[in-house]
Amino acid sequence: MRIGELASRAGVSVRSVRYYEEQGLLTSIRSASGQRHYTDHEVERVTFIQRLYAAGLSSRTITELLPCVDSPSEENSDAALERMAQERDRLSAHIADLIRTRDALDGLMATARAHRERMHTAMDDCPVRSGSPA
Amino acid sequence: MRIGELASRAGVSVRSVRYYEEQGLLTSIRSASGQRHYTDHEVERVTFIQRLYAAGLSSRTITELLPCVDSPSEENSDAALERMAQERDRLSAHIADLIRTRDALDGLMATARAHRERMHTAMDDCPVRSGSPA
DNA sequence: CTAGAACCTGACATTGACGTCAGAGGCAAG
DNA sequence: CTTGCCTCTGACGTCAATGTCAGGTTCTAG
Repeated sequence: MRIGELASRAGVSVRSVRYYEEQGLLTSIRSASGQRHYTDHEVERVTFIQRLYAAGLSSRTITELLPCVDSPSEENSDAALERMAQERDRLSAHIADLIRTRDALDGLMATARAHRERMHTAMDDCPVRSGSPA
Repeated sequence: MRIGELASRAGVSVRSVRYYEEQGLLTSIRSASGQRHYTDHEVERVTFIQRLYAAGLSSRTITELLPCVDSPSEENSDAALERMAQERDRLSAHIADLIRTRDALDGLMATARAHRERMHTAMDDCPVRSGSPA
């Protein structure tokens, strides 16, 4: 398939696909006229790249890890493995942080709802409201 | 306290604190000479702002939610509550996505480790390695 | 063959949360 | 008073992933 189809299948822009290639995250087979061609396999790869981006990894980091995905028996797998463990830990910490934030949001929402309840049941015990009826 | 102390206590840069004020996320009391002064309460607020930033909320979204934190009985709490629920859902989805990514990383690491095991126990069944001893 | 869609390279624009610098003023200690 | 640190405003720089535009080539349907 050509770049347009790959992009739409993976749910990214054509520009992004070219960018991934520029960053060394993706390779393409060029036709005689210079157009990029891809196989179905590349769709997975692009979505996986997107996944890693969403996880906060940079292009450089992804570049370091993808060779390990391509051929897991490479000699660099040791370093890559360490790198992956490191990113995994960072990701875990980030997830924990987000969960704490979500809990904080839940707390705020509970407070807001409680206030709203009080407004409905006893409007007059709210000093802000009771002072300005008009 | 002045801006430097607030920044260091909250673990952010002085620049960031000024930026938050510029975005309407934070207010300060100005001395006669124009210097910003804060109370201990602002430290919490800045750290909470940081938390929301880390959760992927934009300044604009935070601006919409913070009034609800300041005075939960405001009339805008209804809209804010809806907004918070919306952001909470987005956050939950993001967390789920990150967990899937972490699982994918775990899978990759397991594969890499398995390959390494095989390399250690039966070096000669790896065609790449066996072809270039020197 | 020809119109239009899809592709190419290359380069500049954008966005958001800051970094950083310049130039000027404020403030406590010696 | 002055030395040194903190603060002020304002403005430009950064970074990373993408958008977007220009000018040209290639493919495909009619």
